[in-house]
Amino acid sequence: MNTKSRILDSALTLFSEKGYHSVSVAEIADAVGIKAPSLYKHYKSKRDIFNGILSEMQTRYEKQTATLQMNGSNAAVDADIFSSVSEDTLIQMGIGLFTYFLHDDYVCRFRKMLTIEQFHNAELTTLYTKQYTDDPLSYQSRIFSMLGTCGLFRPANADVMALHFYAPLYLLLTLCDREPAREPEALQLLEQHIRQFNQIYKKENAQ
Amino acid sequence: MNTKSRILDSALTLFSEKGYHSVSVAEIADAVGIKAPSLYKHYKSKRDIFNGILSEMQTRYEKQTATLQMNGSNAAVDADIFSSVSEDTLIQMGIGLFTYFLHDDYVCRFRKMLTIEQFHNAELTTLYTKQYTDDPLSYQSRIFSMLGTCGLFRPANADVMALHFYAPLYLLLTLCDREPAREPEALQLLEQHIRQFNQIYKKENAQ
DNA sequence: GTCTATAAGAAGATAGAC
DNA sequence: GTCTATCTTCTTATAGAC
Repeated sequence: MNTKSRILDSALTLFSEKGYHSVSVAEIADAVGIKAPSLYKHYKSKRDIFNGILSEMQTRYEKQTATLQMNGSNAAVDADIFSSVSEDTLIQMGIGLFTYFLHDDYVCRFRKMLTIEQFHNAELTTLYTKQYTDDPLSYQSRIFSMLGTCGLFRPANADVMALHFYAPLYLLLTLCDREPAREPEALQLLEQHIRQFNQIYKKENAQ
Repeated sequence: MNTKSRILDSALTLFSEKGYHSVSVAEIADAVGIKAPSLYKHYKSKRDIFNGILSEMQTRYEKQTATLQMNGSNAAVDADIFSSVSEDTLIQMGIGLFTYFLHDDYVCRFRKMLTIEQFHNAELTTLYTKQYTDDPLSYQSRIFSMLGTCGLFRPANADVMALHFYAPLYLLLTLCDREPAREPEALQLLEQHIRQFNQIYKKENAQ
């Protein structure tokens, strides 16, 4: 990895733990293994490093959702996928989303930074809401709406179902961001949650 | 309100929006209407102001939960209260908790500060988890456990029920902290959530 | 592209007058 | 208890040698 990327990476780590203002340029440089003034050959200011992180995250997120949305939004509603939605599939879907959010190094650090800076920076306010509220909810809502149409799930308000499915995942995610040691406990609760969710909403004859 | 309290109040407002490090002592003094050096007659350092906020919040929280827990933990399980749990009561309970968390000026600003500082300060990590994860979940779990024992609700894992009930409330709360303009939308979704929760878990004959 | 030296300013905190 | 003046340290950023 070149120096320019390493600066971005080290800065993100530091910003995500201590917040933008609590991190000095010297600290970033130190983490990279260079002196502070050298850093200005790659970025014209501290804010410029921050913007670099932001724009890289935007790119990554768009790429990631482009892949995800395909499964849920257009005509490619693969009947084979959804008709075979078993309890285990649903659990896998939830755990998969959860562990991706929690363990992807870049996603995780960026989420922490978003969390820390969300009230301070209007752009990050919007971004946080989009990435961790609106997008997951509308994605889940679309899925449950389809599953309802297919007759696999009881007819119910898909938005509320999405909230029921996603909100526990969100709460446990924020818990593990704070206290990583509690991940096993969170995973167990998550699995129980999805199992119970499935029992509640799934039509008996559909199982 | 005396100057010492006004300093605490102004500091909390600023810390909750920008974070501890992004706020200067001069800024706090300015908000109070005095000069920075005058502030040091009331607190010996910037950190001392922060600690003052923390200890006041601890006091308030303990007072608040002492009131709440009484309804849920001991022998004073008032059968009259719980036997009359209707859908409207449940909605009132959820909306009440939600609007208290969201509109109590001190609670709201302190939660924002917790949110911002949660990764930076070990004490606040613990405090956040306690106040917005463990305490509400165990409180709700105890209530649903009782309601199950009473035969009013279907037998189900009370911890998961608590998660189902509280997590959407938590997600919508963090949304409104970021974007207060979305409160009406959040309240509507919250009410739909509780209504559906009630339909799912409540025994038909108990209604 | 990295370094040392350094400027320019902001920040936390103190001294001492009133 | 509040002020002005000041100290010290930290921080962002630039200049210029190598």
